[in-house]
Amino acid sequence: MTEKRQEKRQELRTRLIEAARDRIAAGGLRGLRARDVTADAGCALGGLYTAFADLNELVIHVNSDTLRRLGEAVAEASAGIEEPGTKLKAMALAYLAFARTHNALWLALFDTTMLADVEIPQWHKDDQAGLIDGIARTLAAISPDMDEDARQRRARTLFAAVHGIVSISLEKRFIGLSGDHLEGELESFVDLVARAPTPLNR
Amino acid sequence: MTEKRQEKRQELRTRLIEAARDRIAAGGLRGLRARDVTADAGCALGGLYTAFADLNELVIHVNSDTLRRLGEAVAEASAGIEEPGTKLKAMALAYLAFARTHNALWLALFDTTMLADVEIPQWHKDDQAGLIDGIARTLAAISPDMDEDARQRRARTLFAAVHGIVSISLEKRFIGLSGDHLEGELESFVDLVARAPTPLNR
DNA sequence: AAATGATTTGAACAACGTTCATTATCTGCT
DNA sequence: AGCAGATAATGAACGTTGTTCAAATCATTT
Repeated sequence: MTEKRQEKRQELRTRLIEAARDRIAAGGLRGLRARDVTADAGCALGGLYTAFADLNELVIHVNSDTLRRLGEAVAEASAGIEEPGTKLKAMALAYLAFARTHNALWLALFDTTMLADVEIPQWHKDDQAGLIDGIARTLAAISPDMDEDARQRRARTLFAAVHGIVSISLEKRFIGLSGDHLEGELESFVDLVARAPTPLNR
Repeated sequence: MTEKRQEKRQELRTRLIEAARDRIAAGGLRGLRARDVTADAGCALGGLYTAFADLNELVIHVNSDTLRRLGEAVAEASAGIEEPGTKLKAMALAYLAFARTHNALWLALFDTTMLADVEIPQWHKDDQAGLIDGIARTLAAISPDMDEDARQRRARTLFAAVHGIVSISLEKRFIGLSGDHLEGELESFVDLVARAPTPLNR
């Protein structure tokens, strides 16, 4: 029975990921301490390094979990909406809502400092691709004649732009749109980009 | 003569800021060490804490310097261009170029982890406002009948969206637009938003 | 039950930001 | 110029951090 070994190991990993997630959610990525996480997960300090190579690797797993939840939230909020423009707006608003509700976890997704030199595994990039594909598929309903490459580019542009608006606005250190008009601005902005002709310019 | 004191103090401050800037540019905000900075600036470790309250406060000063340089780069690249649309595109491309050339310093501007709990001083926010005002003034040439509030909002939306596109694309950890199409996509995107009717929606 | 191999443990380590008693320096007054 | 009082610079020391690794513990097989 080498199964019990694997089970125990996987159990520890998920316990650590959950503990890290809760700690990040409560105190930000900055406040994440190896000693706190291991205490919460009920293992010794060194146990973290038997389950993961690094604190960074643990954070990447938390981020992947967050990305999955974010994808689900966006998908749920826009499920059952046929009109593509309305659907895209619902997706953008769901993105904003998630960033607000799970702010620390969402911030950790884009933190550059802590994960600077780490190579991001492929399965995490796949999770990201899922988000973009959802946008691309909805765009296809608006402009069926757009070729696949252009659609992918447009989807990425739209995602990045929405992310920028949400990102700068929620950041207290930087001057962005005020909270009151944010939803409205976001909606009309998505409308504008989604309905833009193909190709965008000229 | 209490001047000599003030001079020496200010000299040390600028030496520390320059040293910190070079260190961040070379090794990222993550690689910034109090001992390295003070060694480069030619003072003792404790000297940093006579000139600044914190390493964070030093970073804020570096960031303000970076923001000023960024503003200058954008202003220079778009100076003398009368046609507002072309001007805005030039500004966006200059923003992208700056983010590429001074990547680590630009990243430090938006780093959330290191400066999480620090209150950002007003003079730094003023530097930020300058950037937005430049965009708002150019927008005024495109839509003279837009009222001031709407123009400010549009300027912030445009800045944030461009920032998002640049940000996500330059981040290797996240899937963004590929480097080849980036300039082109950015140009047509700015065109689209800048020429959008007032108000954006409906 | 004993032996063997894998895993968990937590004390120890190096590196970090920050502090503070000590030392050095400058300023204003005689 | 010389001295006293304030002011600033110094770097050893402190508390915390992520990470390591010899020792202890546990699981599996003989």
